Amino acid sequence: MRNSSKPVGIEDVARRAHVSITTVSRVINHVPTVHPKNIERVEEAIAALHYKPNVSAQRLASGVTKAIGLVMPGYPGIFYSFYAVELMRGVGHGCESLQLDMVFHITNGSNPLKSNSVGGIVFADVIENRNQVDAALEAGLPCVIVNNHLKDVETHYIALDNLLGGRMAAEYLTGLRHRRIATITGNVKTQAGAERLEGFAKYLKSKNIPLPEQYIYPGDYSRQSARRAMEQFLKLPERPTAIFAASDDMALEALAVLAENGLKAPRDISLIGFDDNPACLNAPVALTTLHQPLFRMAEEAVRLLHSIMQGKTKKIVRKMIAPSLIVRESTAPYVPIQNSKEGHK
Amino acid sequence: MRNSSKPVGIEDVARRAHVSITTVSRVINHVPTVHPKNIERVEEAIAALHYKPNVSAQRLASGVTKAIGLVMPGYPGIFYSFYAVELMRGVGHGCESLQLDMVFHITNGSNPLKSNSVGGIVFADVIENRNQVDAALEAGLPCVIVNNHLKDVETHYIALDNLLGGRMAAEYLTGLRHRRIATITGNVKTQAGAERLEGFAKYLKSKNIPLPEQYIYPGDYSRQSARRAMEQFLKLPERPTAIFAASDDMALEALAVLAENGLKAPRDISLIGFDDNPACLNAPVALTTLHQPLFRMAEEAVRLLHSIMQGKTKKIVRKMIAPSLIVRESTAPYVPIQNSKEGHK
DNA sequence: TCCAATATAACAAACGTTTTTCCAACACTC
DNA sequence: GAGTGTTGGAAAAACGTTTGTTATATTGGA
Repeated sequence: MRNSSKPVGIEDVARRAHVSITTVSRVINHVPTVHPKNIERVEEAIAALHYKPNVSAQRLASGVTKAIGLVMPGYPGIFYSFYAVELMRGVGHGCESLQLDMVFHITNGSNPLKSNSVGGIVFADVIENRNQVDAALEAGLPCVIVNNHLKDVETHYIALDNLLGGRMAAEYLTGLRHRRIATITGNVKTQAGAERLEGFAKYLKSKNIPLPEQYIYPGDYSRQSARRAMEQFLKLPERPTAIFAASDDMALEALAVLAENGLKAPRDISLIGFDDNPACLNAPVALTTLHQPLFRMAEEAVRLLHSIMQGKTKKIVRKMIAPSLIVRESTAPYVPIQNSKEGHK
Repeated sequence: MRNSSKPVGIEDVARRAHVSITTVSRVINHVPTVHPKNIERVEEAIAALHYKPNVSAQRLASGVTKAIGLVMPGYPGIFYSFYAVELMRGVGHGCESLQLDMVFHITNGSNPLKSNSVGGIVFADVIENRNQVDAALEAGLPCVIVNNHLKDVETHYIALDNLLGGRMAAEYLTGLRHRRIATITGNVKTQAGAERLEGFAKYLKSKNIPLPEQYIYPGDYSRQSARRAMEQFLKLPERPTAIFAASDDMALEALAVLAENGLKAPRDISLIGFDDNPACLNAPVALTTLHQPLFRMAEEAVRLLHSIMQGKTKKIVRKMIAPSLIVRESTAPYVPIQNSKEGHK
């Protein structure tokens, strides 16, 4: 079945199409100055011979590499979460539409930078692999960071506007006339966690809505921390009427604690999450949340990188993406207490 | 900071080390016939000049491609599950240790095969992208399939022995003296689902333990199907004393249904899952299950592929990997009914 | 001292493209 | 009909390595 001899090369195509090698190359690279008749001939020959250009030769001759790297933190890290998956899918999709190869690299700690087989790198969720970013920049490789931004590194990024997200949560809940709003923060040592809290708190302050100390529970994205937070909130003499959890995962646990105490969202307490984690779709109460468009962000990162690689983008691009509010069932307008247990519908 | 001129090449290294280009190449490729002194010199020069070989040129000249492809089914598919993640991590780790680049490709349906930029392909969870496998084989690319096997395709695979897995579940439960054992099957249209059931049923039959129709609930890996299964089982006059769920996810739902009915595993019913899904680690009752060593399987697939690419492996390798039994809390020996509610400890 | 044998190293020819340079052919214009 | 553009194609020079072949030291034995 398989012809054991040499693979077909550009020369074979040229011979069969009765044109020169140059012309074949031009057809492949869509150079406009080729006679239509010749284009047709060449394409026929390519199809007939099952010709595939040798990528290495193309790269070597042209100096252009049609591949990008994607580096992600490995386990233990964000890798197990839906973040990773969405980001990967987005990058994959972007590469697909741009006809780029995607070489994938999982960071195990402080691994050396990969060889020069890519024309640029997308870094997803940079945390402590910033030395890798530095190395890549040093090597002259274009880099785009997605879903995170390093304050002190001079490079492009596409990041979620967590500050705005926190603010949106606060805005939405106050718009529902809630005035006693508590929050279970994410790990405030992470930028995302800190910013979500900051945006949230600042908005309340600007509206003169008090945010007492005991309404801020310093969580860490873990279920356990959400549980402790809820237990604290429920013990309070002035129970909050709404809660902003900095992740859907924590919101889910909050929902569970509520249920264990015979309470229900949104009847007793409104609850808003963050992330729009698909794993939370089958929660007992559908979660109102702030959606992170990770897929689109990743895709855009690839587009940006490609444009940089082509020299089309010169200036540093730093883009903040707004989360979007997804209103589902876990939030409702504040209803003043009626002395009875009866809830409004 | 950056020197704008040409990147350093092998020639620059040779000049600085006062040796020929050939010698430098030999040092890079660890050819043994180089004088130690020269090795040292060359390495010094490489380090001093920050020389990185041009991968494209290496590939072109040597004809060897130090990169493999990983193709995975895209969404909607297995991509969101831990399967994908474990498999990817395994492949990533294998590539790392073998110094291979890994170019990643998410299949969106019937996409054409990627260019010839890889020396071989690992297919993860092949379902209906078998035309891609065929295309790759046709193109002369070595292929290894992991976590699945296509009966009618002549290629290598590393697959989980689901038949054995089902059998192990049955063996373990009967070893605990259970005699009324039910199963919630996976989707029996998938090979895995069918085989898990088959192995399970065959073992019981061989031991003359009855497996009545109503003890086999045809699930589909979904939570809902597990719920329906449990509702059916609990209504039975002769309730099963043990249940084999073909996935941890379904087992988890079964646990929930049990709890809703005031029952508990393993006190009232023993429950064994399949997969060892890390997402189920924080279940209320730790799940006894059959572990799939996906990570190791993927790693091994890469090793195998590499060996094929080097011409070291000629014959077709088809390997079945045994799952391993992980005993946790959800199973216990069968205790004859005592007329009272008191359970044994 | 000379020769054979054995380590090392150098030369030069691939590897399969892209791309620059140059030339021919053709169509205009005056 | 000569001059001037314009268009399309051919020849050949890169691109940065690897590698088969040939040359040069170096060593040991006679």
